[in-house]
Amino acid sequence: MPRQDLPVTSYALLGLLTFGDELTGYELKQRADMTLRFYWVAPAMSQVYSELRRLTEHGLVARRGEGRGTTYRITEGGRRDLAHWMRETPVGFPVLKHPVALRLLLGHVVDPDDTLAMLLGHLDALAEEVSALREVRESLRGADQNGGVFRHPALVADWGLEYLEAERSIVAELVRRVEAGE
Amino acid sequence: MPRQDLPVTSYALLGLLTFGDELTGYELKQRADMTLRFYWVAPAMSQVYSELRRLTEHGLVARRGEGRGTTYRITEGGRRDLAHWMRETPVGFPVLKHPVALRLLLGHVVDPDDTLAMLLGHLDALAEEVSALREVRESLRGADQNGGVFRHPALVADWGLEYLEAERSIVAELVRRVEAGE
DNA sequence: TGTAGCATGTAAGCCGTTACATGATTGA
DNA sequence: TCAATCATGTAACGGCTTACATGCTACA
Repeated sequence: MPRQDLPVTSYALLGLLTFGDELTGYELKQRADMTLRFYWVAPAMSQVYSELRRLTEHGLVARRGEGRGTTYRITEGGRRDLAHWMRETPVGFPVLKHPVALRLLLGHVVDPDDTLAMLLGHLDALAEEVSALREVRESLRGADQNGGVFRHPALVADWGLEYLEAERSIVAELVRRVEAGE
Repeated sequence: MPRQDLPVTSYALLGLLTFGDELTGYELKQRADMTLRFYWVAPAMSQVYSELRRLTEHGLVARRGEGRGTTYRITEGGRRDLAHWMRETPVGFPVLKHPVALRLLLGHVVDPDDTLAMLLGHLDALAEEVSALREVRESLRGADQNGGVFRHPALVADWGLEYLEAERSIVAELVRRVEAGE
């Protein structure tokens, strides 16, 4: 039985504590920036701390120490609730907030050149994102074997890389179509 | 000079009023559900009304009528501010909230069968999303020529369809990898 | 010695959702 | 006549961000 219904981000952060170590709030934020941010959110520092407080109050997480250097680890109850949440609650469909697509939709409001410049800028941004994710993926090498702790993070990182490549290819094609339509 | 900095969703709704017609709040919500929802958000009914009120107060939208059947149209100032927003404000990178990827990341917490079932469920959900978007795309046929009003919406719909197909293909591959790893 | 990163929070406020309330119109 | 849909809001609240505050540690 789960104690409480928490927002997904709570479970996401809780989940980042299931990889065998215990972290400070600051380190947890770093881990979120390396993983969650690609397909969930990069919560603000202040939110990481407030979520940790809530998770602690609910007994899903235990704190060790006081003040600077305090670390947090997941409890047995936390592990149980997390597994329950993963198995029993509806998954929901992905939500995409895509400002480039939004502005392309409204392309008739500006010059075609503006739209084109925006799409090209997006291609640059995509390239940067790819190299950031590629670094993350590389950092998992060695622990991504079948039994390895980071097998699933590696699967997700591969997913992300393919996803970004698909986006790049689609946007490149859109550039051609917009150029052709001018 | 733009009057005010508004949230993106405001401009998104404002943008839906640039297609040559004037709409009631209810109709605007329907249009958002058919277009915005695939790559931005489907704002709640109540938000559509409150955004329309705000846009009216800022003079970006003009209301015609009172009470039931009140319609809204974009003003000249609204058109100007929207174009300014599109050209001058930073676009920002897409934000993806992907509960399936999140749960795959934490796959080591549950049975492989649970993960597999989740991925298969996602493939079903994707198929439904594709057919919904395909209908939208079809409804644009005829007005999607180069000069047509719905050329850009059609471009975005095509983007969405390719995007969903890429996702389907990636998830299908993940299913194979998860099966193989059991 | 000064700056960048490490580290931990509080407070205010906006965006957006859910729940609630109300009533007209249409069609089975 | 009943239900579904059309239609328009208000109120409460939660999630999350930004801004602000504070101080330590490492290193150039």
